[in-house]
Amino acid sequence: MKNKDVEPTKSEVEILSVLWKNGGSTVRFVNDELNKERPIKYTSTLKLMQVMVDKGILYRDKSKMQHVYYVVEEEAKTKKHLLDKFMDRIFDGSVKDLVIQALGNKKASKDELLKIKEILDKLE
Amino acid sequence: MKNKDVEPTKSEVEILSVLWKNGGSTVRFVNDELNKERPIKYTSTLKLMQVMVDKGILYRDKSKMQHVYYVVEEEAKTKKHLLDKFMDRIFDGSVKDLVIQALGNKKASKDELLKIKEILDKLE
DNA sequence: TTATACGTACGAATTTTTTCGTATGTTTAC
DNA sequence: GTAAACATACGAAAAAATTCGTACGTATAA
Repeated sequence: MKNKDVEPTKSEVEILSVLWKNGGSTVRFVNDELNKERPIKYTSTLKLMQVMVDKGILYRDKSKMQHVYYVVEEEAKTKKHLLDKFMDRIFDGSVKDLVIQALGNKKASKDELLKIKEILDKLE
Repeated sequence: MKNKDVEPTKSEVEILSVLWKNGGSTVRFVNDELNKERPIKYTSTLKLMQVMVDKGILYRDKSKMQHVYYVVEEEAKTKKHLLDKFMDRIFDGSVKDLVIQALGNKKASKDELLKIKEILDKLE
């Protein structure tokens, strides 16, 4: 079962996040990471990841006893997709509104601001 | 029942979006708006909005037969909160990563880019 | 060899979210 | 006045998402 273009659920995003940061991982590793945030049983994490394989979000290497899971879609592409959806829903698709809100929200470092400026200049 | 700090569900955000754009509205109006996007029965919208009142997300003026619903929290505050959560989940809390992704995503107009630049300058 | 630890498979219970039917009351147009 | 249209109340079905128990297999250390 492969259903593209379906948005990952919240729990699924949590798992993606672990995989984005650490690359291909075992259920054990992912579960340990999740448990730094909140209690969740090993088999729950396992099940989630298996479901994600079904959905085509992850694939896994079953060659070893401990299966290793990888994200299928490129990280940037998934994030872009999620961001677009979010921007549509909350900011009516307005990049400007989103960015301005983001810049106002938390202090970005000088370095970060510079990087953002660079991008801006390139766009013009 | 008032539970602050709980994130609105997806359906709830849809409704918030209508209220943000149009101000205080009746169920009838909101339902019509939602139906421009997808089919949903009047009583479903009604129920959702009633639940949102319970949760303290909306309040309503019951003085007329057609109740009028308003958002409780200031629009900007809610959006900020949602954006923060989203940024944490997807971009590990990095304003820079979010903004850069956003700028790369869709073309913003020259006008919008200028506005963003203004904000940037003020921040420095 | 055997007990303990650790792995996957997977159905199903639980919880959350969404949707709607039915009851019932009010307004409006004739 | 009365039928049709339209309103809210609210329980509960349906759907979606999350959590977990149990069964069972494999590695490992004593």
